Amino acid sequence: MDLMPAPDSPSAAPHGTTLPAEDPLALEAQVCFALVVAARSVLGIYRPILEPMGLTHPQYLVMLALWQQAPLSVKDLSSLLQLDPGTLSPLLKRLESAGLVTRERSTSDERLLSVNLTAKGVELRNEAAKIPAEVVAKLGMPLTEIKQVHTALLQVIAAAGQA
Amino acid sequence: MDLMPAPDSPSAAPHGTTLPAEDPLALEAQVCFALVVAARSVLGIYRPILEPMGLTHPQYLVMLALWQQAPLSVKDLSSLLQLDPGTLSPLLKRLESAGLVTRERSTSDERLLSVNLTAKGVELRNEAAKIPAEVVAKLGMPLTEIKQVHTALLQVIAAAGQA
DNA sequence: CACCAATGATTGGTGCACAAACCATTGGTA
DNA sequence: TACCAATGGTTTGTGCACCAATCATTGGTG
Repeated sequence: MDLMPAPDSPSAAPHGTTLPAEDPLALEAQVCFALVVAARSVLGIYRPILEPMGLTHPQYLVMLALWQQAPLSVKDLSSLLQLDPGTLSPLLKRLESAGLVTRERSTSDERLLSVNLTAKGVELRNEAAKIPAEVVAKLGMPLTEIKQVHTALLQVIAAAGQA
Repeated sequence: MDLMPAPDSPSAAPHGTTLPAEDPLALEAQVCFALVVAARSVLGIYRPILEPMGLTHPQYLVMLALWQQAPLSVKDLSSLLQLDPGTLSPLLKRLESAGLVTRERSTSDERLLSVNLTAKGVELRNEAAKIPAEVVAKLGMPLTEIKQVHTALLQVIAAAGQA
């Protein structure tokens, strides 16, 4: 038996859908909770797809950035991916030891680290090409809705960027 | 100077808005990227608000769950928050040493851990009451749009739950 | 009653994520 | 030219997040 009355009866909610959300501190009322859970859920879809390629999702994002444009400095990647340099530093070392990227100081400015793709790294793009469609298929949501979510999220990012 | 041509000219994009997204591997085309960045951005809004209360966002979510209903077992929290028990276990110990919750085995079933609020934990709810409004204000997005994002995210969660 | 598969939680390992401290290089400027 | 603030990365420390392995308790079943 369970420890508590019943997880699905906050007080007198009519049904599964959260209509009134009278309590601002109710878990179902938290947009950020939905945001975090959605992110984790979708990452969970990527995981088994990326794992055979030897990539985590953050690493995949770095590769996407480099496939679009290389070389890039840590600072470039940091601003493109909105990630802390302190996060990228070890991540890039792992990509290097996986043989996907090279890390060398820029000759013109020794402060900059020039991150570039290896042949193997370039090659991997062919395999990655099928990922987006695979994820969309697994998610099983109509493309129009996905697009809507995307633009909505961009608004959230823009709004949060102001604050 | 920079290492690369220019971060803002993938090839011939008209302007800031991403219209065609011809390349499925383009960073701007990745919904999951937007999802992850949005989540991180909004968490960044919560951080300075929660920090003076001594809470991280995951800890805040656990408190929200307990304020709605207590006691809860680790399993209950795990299913409510969609979090691994292995993640919750040390998190709950930190909440315990912060004096906000108690952790004791259930008397009826020694396998279950009964997580309950302390007086201090109950008390904290008063302070937390102002958080949602504060976050919404900082985000500066109209409430209707926020609601829309919320329902859209619930759809994503539901879709990802199938897969 | 004695075993045993299932359940619930903890532990250990890897990899983000962020903040703060630190370090090297650079490009002014006194 | 000799200093010095700014810039770009790395390191360290804390806290998720997930997985796999482990362990104790429980509730059947032979």
